[in-house]
Amino acid sequence: MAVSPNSSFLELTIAIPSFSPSPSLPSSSDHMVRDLDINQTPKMGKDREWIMISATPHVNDDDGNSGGRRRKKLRLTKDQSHILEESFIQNHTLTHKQKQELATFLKLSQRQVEVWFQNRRARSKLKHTEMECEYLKRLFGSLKEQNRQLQKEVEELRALKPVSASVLTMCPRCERVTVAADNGSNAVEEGTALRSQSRMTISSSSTLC
DNA sequence: GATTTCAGGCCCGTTACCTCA
DNA sequence: ACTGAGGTAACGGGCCTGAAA
Repeated sequence: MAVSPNSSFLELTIAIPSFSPSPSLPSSSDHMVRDLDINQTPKMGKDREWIMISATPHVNDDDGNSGGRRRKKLRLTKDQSHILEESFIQNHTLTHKQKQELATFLKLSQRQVEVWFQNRRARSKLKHTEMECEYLKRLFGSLKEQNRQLQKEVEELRALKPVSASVLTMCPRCERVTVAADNGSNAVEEGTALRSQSRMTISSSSTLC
């Protein structure tokens, strides 16, 4: 797909079955871009080959609806979508020149190419946000489970020695959970399993053992 | 140099159209 | 045949930025 030798962007070569642009671009792609009568029912093959209804969007003027807003929806062909997608992979934004060349090559208006890229960026961002959301959900789940385990462990420790949780501290040096005993000496409890899962400080007032 | 104006581009939310189950 | 959901092209408005006055 060497559209213009001067453009690094359009030096991109794409091998697409049934798509072979000649150096004199536009005429070679007549098979994929067709202007149809808007009143005809668009034919959609099983492979979802999209058909361009109108390359130049305009207010409908022959259906008695010129006063109202009735868009003519452009349907991109598979090849057009593919090329736009490849361009997007190369660069998420286009320079004016790239946009112009791409528009000419695809027989679309620059505005249409621009809109496609805007929508594509939006879809990309949405997908990213969804992925991030999924990740945070999983993280929340695992933290909840971790919290449950820690609660359980605290309960076990309490059962082992009936002391208030407020006197449990973790030594920052050896990372062992300690119980500040009433007589002043620190008794070290078994907190190894707990610490292996989390470096959580049970009490905010950590002391060295 | 600072301010204002304007054009162009992008993002965002929304609408309208289209297909499919 | 009808309908609702989902995908996406297109629109309009707001914001930002750089250039010109």
